[in-house]
Amino acid sequence: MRSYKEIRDILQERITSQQWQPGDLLPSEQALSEEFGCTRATVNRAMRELSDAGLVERRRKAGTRVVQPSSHPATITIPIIRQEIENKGQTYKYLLLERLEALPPEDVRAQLGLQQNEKALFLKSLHYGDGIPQQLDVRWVNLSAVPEAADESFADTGPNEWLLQHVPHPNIEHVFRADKATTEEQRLLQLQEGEPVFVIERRTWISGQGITYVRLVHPGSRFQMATRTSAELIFN
Amino acid sequence: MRSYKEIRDILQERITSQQWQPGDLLPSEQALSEEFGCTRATVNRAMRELSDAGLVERRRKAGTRVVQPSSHPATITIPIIRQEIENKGQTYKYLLLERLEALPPEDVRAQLGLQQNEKALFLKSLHYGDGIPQQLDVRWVNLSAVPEAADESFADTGPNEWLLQHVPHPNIEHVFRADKATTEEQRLLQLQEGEPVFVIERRTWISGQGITYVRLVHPGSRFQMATRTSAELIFN
DNA sequence: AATCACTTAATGTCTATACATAAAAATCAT
DNA sequence: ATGATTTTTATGTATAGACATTAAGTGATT
Repeated sequence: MRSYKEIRDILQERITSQQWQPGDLLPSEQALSEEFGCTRATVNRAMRELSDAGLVERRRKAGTRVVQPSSHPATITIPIIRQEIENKGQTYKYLLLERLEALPPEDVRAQLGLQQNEKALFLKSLHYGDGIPQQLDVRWVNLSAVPEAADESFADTGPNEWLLQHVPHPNIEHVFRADKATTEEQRLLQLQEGEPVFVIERRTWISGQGITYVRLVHPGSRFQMATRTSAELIFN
Repeated sequence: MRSYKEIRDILQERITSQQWQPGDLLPSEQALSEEFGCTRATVNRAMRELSDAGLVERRRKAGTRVVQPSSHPATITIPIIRQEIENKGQTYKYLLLERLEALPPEDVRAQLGLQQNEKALFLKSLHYGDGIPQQLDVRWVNLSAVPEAADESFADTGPNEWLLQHVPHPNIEHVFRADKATTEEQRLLQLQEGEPVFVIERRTWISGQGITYVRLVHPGSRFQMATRTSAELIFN
């Protein structure tokens, strides 16, 4: 008598060992429940997890097939810069450069869903690790969505951390890009002429209402993002 | 009588609407099963999915709590360049630049787990969209892990696509970086002096044995990667 | 050959119930 | 008080059985 985890791992092993190849049909839940001496519900759970993990595809009546691996889905965790810096054992320093309420440029206005002539909060800040600038945070915050932000100085707490604690971010969109540093970025991040920067743009919103639009700029020479997917580690 | 999906969505709504805030304890499965008029198994499934999605944390006896959002986990799909180009409606062209068996540099040798003096397959190729170079693919392939690769010319099929179809890749590691283009990359990708490039490094292996080590180089001006996480769309 | 309706097989979901397991909370002995 | 032990409780997993849903397959009909 086997648990759903054992069954799931056995099936996974048969797939990664190519005993069952991409496109192959797996035995039905019925058949497997007989093989493993358990009920169909147990096999169902095992196969559902394999399906969640993207190893197989299931369709009623058609059965369960090994997926043809095509792309490389990966989960990345966009770091919170303070944690990132402290994890490296460096001293973290935060500096607010600018804080003002102003009319955002047209594209930002559209993304935040603001009225014509509606002001938003503009914040520019720098994050240092061991005294070296690691991230420039340039952002617009929708004050209709987060009115409390108007009373916050952001002198001590970075806007990212503050917002995470004060507003739910159900919807997030990220764009990653390699850019050439602008003159201002070059100066603030203490970069050489023409050095590349790794840019993360983030847009968050809740039920159609934009919360924030950020541009996180990192020196290309001091930043990288990584992912790791191990089939052996998909499940705990 | 409600389905587990309805229950899951109701609970999710209570979380994102902040009716239940981060750190709050949810009612027990028992209590919820009474509220919704179903069995505990149904509530269990609903809450398990919320937990899988990272909205709540569950611990035996301690109960289920709303997670304190801290980082920004996101799932990205590293595109297969041909699909990416064809999706944009551009004409795809593939060009093999180099193919030879040689001794890899020390760091690659270590990553692939090769013997001293063991040769590996070196491939350099370019991918075009509408005649403009979009990706430079420089890679080492472990011939012990993929002996069939020795007989493949790679004249027509890109190494990425070929490998995906011929070898399982249970373990994948990616690194994303913004770099300054080398002289060769500048020439091959038809870049301006000092233009930034978006680099993806990928390492794949199976049961300790390295399969391939790739460096995918993209013109910063013609490439970006994006993610989108919508709480409303976590479940289908 | 294309289209329709019917059958059927596989997954999807639910109920009712039971026992397992982890860990918080309470109790007891020192 | 403090440490060890027991109790309790919420989640974790499993069973047996039922009905729902989807879509592949089949065969009859145009």
